[in-house]
Amino acid sequence: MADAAACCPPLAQEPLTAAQAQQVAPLLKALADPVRLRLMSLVASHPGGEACVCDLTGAFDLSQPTISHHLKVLHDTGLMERDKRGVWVYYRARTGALASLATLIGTPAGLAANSQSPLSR
Amino acid sequence: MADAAACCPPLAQEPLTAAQAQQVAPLLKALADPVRLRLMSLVASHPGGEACVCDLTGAFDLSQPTISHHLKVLHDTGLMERDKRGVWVYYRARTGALASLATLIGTPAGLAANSQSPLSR
DNA sequence: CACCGAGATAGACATCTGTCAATATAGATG
DNA sequence: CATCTATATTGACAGATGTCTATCTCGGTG
Repeated sequence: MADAAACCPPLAQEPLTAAQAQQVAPLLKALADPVRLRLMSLVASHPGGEACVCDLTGAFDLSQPTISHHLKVLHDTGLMERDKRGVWVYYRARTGALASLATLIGTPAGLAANSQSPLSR
Repeated sequence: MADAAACCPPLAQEPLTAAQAQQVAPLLKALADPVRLRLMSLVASHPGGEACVCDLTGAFDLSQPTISHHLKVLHDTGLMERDKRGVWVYYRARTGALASLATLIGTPAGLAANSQSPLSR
């Protein structure tokens, strides 16, 4: 299951079941931290859509293990892909997962009523 | 500040500043709980876009104070409006805030590059 | 005014989370 | 092989979070 948020209709369309909510909440929880939000943004907005860890640690006033921990959370929840090249590790934002999440949260009521986000698979 | 997420460009467009991330993260944190996600969905999908607390408590296997607590979190973060009518209290989803959040998280890279979600004000 | 019922608040408690220092792992290089 | 450098893992700890029980507030009603 690469894209957990793709399984649910938009919030405002019909009530989420308990099971659906339990599936989606971890994705939101992963984003719901200032450091991880910035990491996600740094990676997603980076040229090529990916960034080396070495480019990320400098942007924060935090220890290297802490950054590594946050990246792990984003990776484990399926919001980022990981790619080791030699000594360096590159992370890439899974834009499909982000798009699904966005659709779930805030489909502008009418738009994309049932289009399952082409990027999600 | 009714709509905290309206202040930031989409994640993938340019890196969030630390201040922006600290402003948006609480909104995501408010949604990042299975119970609150379902509450949001129940209210947002309810006919009229609002629901009485009395309609919500029954959907969960949780105590009334716990539901009240979660609704308070959603209200305090600006994701829901509150309206007391006689003995009953009605909550309404702030769809503008949800739409802004959605735009921030997952604008499909190109779409709505700078349109600040007409619902957000 | 006395009482009832809807919802909020307060306080307690177990669990989860973010952070760090210390250490491990694994490519690259002499 | 010895060593260096980039990341990950481990273990510890303070603070945040979700839940409950008990209690409070405030409309409505007899």
